Amino acid sequence: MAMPRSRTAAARNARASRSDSDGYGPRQLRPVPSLAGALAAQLTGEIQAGRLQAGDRLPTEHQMKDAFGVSRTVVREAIAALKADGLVTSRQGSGVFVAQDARHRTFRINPDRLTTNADLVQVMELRLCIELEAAALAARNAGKTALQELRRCLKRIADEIARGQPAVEEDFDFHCCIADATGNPLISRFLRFLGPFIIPRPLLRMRPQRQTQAYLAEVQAEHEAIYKAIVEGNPTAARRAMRHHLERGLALNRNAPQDAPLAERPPWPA
Amino acid sequence: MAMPRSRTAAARNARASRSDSDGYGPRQLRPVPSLAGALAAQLTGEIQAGRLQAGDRLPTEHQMKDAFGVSRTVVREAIAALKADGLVTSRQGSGVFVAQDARHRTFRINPDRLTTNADLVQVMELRLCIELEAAALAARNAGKTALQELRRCLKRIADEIARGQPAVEEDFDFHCCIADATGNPLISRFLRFLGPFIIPRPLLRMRPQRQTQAYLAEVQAEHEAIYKAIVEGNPTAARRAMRHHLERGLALNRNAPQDAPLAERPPWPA
DNA sequence: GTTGAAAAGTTGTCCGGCAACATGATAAGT
DNA sequence: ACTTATCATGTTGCCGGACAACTTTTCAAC
Repeated sequence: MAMPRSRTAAARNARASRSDSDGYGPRQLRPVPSLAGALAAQLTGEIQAGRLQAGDRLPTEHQMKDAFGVSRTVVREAIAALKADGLVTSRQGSGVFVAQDARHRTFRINPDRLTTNADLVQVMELRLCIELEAAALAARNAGKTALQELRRCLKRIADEIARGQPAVEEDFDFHCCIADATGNPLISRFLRFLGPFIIPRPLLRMRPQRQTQAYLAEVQAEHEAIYKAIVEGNPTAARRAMRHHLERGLALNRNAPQDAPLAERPPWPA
Repeated sequence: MAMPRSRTAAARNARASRSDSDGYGPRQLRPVPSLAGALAAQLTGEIQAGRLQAGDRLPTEHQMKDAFGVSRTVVREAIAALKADGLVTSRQGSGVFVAQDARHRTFRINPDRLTTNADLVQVMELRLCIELEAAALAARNAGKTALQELRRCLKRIADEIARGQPAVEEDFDFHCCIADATGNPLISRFLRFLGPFIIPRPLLRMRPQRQTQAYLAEVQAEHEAIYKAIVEGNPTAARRAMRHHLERGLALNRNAPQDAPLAERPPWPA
């Protein structure tokens, strides 16, 4: 392995400390952390830990450049990342300042931390919270076009099942349509945000399995029940139907070993 | 006003188009958009609109530099911002690629877009979704220490009210404690994320008002009811108590003019 | 056709410089 | 003494070039 030939000591050390002998293999999965990324992570940590408080001024770019032994370019890219997160705001000629409520500016779920069954249960519980009331709100607020859209979603699921497909994507679309029918775009956005964490991509490419046909039919019946309650404008019934629909999948995962890796989890539940 | 003396045409135009005559006044509130920020916004738009799809490669830094008439530094800072958002990932020697599910990587609420009463109702509805089930889950899962913590929160609120203070912060602490008692850290994090949008900073500095004393006592009684249901391990009762607690404040805002600015909204509701 | 090295292209980092802006100190004027 | 204008200094925003590290393509040798 070739050593870097001409570089400042700090930069060389920063690289050597992470890339000399970590056999990560393919770079796609574990991208090499860059100097800018490392610095951004460190600054983020300082803020999250509260050592830099709201309104505080960060060290100047020159000070950081010297302190970390990197170029000003790297410092600026790191700060650009923090600005994108809303953690800091910069004022030309004055400095960079920690934003108000910097600790909770964005809500993010780290997919890398989502490894065990217990982690998935947490996401599913959060989803359940949203969808229960979403169904109730939809029953209260859904307009004619929203109901038509729901009807269309149900038909698409039925068609897929008839073709022997698991209809994973169409299922989620139905749930998103309910969120849309609440008239609250925030709820729609949040459910779509949670989606990918509950439906990992491998599941989307799952081949149809004959033994799940009965299961899928049962699921579709639950969908119909939810739809019926929404059409009737009955929030309580909608909530109950949605709970019945989601709680069963949740129970499956709650009963499974909590530290089981996600690969061996039960089939798409809902 | 002095004209810039020597600069590339593109950069000069970019500046002139926004800063020549906009009398924003204090820069703290409306920070001047930077070139990097503008480019980042544009690229984000391309991705959100779906014109750049997952897995697609972005133009090279050199191409963007030429296309937008800015320096490579600006391009790199813009990309650094996108990387921080998880919208793209870069591979040295290869290029920058749009991430999977790039459209919903982070959940963020733009405070600037939160201007009317209708906007606030949306956030409150989202909060209600979470807190209903949080109360139910807390009733199911709360341990001894969590219950003690809840008790402590109630006492702190009572003390503040006795001192004639509105106890806004302590109130929210109580709600966060319930979220903590669910044992689901995701729910805790999300409620804390929503907090600042429901409790704007001016409210925290509100002076005590005598006429709200009776109101505060009533609110505290509702808190006690929620606490009682959780202690008894009764999820249904906890949900009902929480709904009663939150729904009233929500009703106040729903009945208020939907396009009313937030300044004239009803007092802290819950 | 396979292999291996060279070449070209791309991102990561460094450097120096200037413009734009903010802030405090200083000097001028009242 | 107080206000106002000016200047010096420090900071961020932007530019351009350079090289290192890495990836992909090309192409020659086998």
